[in-house]
Amino acid sequence: MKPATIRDVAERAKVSVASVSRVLTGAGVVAEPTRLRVLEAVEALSYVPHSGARSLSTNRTDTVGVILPDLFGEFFSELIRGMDVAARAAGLHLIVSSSHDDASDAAAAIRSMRGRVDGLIVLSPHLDAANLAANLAGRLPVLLMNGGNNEAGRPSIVVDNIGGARTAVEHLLSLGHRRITHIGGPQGNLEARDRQAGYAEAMRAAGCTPTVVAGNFTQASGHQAMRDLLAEGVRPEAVFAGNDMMAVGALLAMQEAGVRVPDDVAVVGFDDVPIAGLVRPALTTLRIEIAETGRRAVERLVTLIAAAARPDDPSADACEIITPRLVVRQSTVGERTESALQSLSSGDST
Amino acid sequence: MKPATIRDVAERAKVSVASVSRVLTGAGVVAEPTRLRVLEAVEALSYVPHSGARSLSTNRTDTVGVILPDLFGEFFSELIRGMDVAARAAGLHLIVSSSHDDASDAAAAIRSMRGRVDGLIVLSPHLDAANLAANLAGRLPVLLMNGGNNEAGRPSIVVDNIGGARTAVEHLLSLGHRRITHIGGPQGNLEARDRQAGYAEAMRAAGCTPTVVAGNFTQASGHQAMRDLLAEGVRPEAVFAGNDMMAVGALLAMQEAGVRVPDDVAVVGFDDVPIAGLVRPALTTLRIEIAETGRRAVERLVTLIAAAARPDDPSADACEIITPRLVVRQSTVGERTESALQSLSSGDST
DNA sequence: CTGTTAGCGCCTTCAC
DNA sequence: GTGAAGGCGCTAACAG
Repeated sequence: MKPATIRDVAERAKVSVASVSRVLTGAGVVAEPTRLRVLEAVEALSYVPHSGARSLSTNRTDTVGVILPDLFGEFFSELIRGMDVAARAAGLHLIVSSSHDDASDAAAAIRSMRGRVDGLIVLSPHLDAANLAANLAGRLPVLLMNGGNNEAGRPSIVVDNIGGARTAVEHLLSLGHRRITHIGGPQGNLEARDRQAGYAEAMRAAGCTPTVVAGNFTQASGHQAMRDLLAEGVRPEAVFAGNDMMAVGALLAMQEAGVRVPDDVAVVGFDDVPIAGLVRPALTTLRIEIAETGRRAVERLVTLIAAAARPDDPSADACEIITPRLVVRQSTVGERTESALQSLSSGDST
Repeated sequence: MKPATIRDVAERAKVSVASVSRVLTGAGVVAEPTRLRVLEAVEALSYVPHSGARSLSTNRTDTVGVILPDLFGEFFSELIRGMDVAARAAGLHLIVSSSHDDASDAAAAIRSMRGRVDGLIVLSPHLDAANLAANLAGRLPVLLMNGGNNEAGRPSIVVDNIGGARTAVEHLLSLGHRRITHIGGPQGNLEARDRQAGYAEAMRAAGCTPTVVAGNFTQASGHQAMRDLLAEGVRPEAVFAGNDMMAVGALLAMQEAGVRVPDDVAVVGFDDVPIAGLVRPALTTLRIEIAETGRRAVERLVTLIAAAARPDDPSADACEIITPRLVVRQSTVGERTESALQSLSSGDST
């Protein structure tokens, strides 16, 4: 009735549990006859090792945890997809924990991971969540992806949101636009804050006045923001949205209002989620290789875990910076030829 | 240096480990003074219980596993999102394991879950993967979502793909279309098979000849299929794609070829992934409340786990069937008023 | 090569 | 109310 244990297998094979363990883990040497007897018993009892128990002995879980603010939207889906690929490649399991709105919520999630994972990837683009995460984890290796740019010294991967936003604005300026409105992300979100900062900076540098309307990274909020804007009779020359989903929302709002993109208003997003290339007009945006970044995050974490195992800490505490790349599509340049787009988008984005 | 154990806490609080355990789990009664001493020690040592060790004792992991196939599009993202919500609500962790191309691959994943999870949700729309999953899991509660409609008797949730496909075809027929081409899903995929079967059945019932071209559920394959079709000079009156992503691909292919949707060709998808409503023309499709289905799956699994704990198996082995609902959008009816769409889409879909 | 024996960190009867 | 001791299933020395 109950699942077989290693002891059952040992009994049936007339060997000790140690030998069974040796056969199963591959560690140590076992004579061929006994090996076969063990395997036979395993088969007969359809025995499967209890990974929980093994973890307790080995002090390894072969599992990494991912703490996310929210599982909503294409961005996180893509990220997890990339992580999953890397985890699988490294023989690791992935345990995801999302919907952590505030820091204390995330804190609880981090605690509950103790004894369950070998390391943690923490995405919490909230102010102050960073130290919190790093402290709470105890001696657990943690890779931060909290969007704050002040995490140098901690193992982390951050996107250059300020630079990316600047690039977006410069692209629009280069097309001759001056009245560029920004649809901002949610309050207290570090990524949103930086993107807005980069936008404002670039605008002022060009002698333009920054204009920001509020959003919260959802498609609906972008839609709403744009509708409000148009209803007020405001008609910017261009819109730079804090992320792609809001840009898509804005796109639809303009479509409904009969505003043509990019002829009447140009639009730029941020992230390059899969949908960005599928809407029409296709969205000009700042590409983050999302899945690739997720993959990289797991790889980094694996390194951290390996380092933590040995005392000689080689300290891979680098803060890796991802530079978003401008991808020019129809929402800013209209119907150009494929090759024209190519040459534009392949230009250096700094 | 090393994380504190329950023993350390006991020592510091001058009590036995039993009392510490009682305080932390809430089980049993403890005198207030000792309780406070324990809590003080916990705080001082910043002790966090080791969930792995606890699992070994209690025989519960408070974690559920999800086995997914290779396709990681919007569909699965949405599904996981729903599962995550439900898991969180139930105080469970979620461990995802994806990219399982073939059955034997999935089998390995299932084995490795033993001792790690309390139950499993298995999505493997491969032929024969069902029994495999059910058997391999041992006494682990398993909820099947493998798309096969022959899983009655096992706890499962399946979509009525045949009925949904029939509805799609009938919708197109009702609009006067007769030459309806189907873009099929990947070989050996049960959902794809059933959708194609429903399509063929409905076509024949109407005296039309089924025409099927191959796809694999990706946007690119839909794009390719449609391009090939147009290149061959074939111009159906309507296209029913096996899922939304392929429908979107077809949409773009037609756009590129100057074919107007729905005036020249009407298009219907399947799933109603988030993007379906965001492309233009918006996609008519068969809605599966994806996230809701994920939520429901976890709920079902929780019930199964609870049932397995007690000997009196109330056998909730029902096979729950999800009926897709037709959502009419512009890709089949063009620019109608919102209210007109409403009344159309709210009609019974059988 | 193989068996014996401690633990891993925690929960949980059972006496006190 | 509290403590002592056994055990969850497995691995990892250490002896033979």
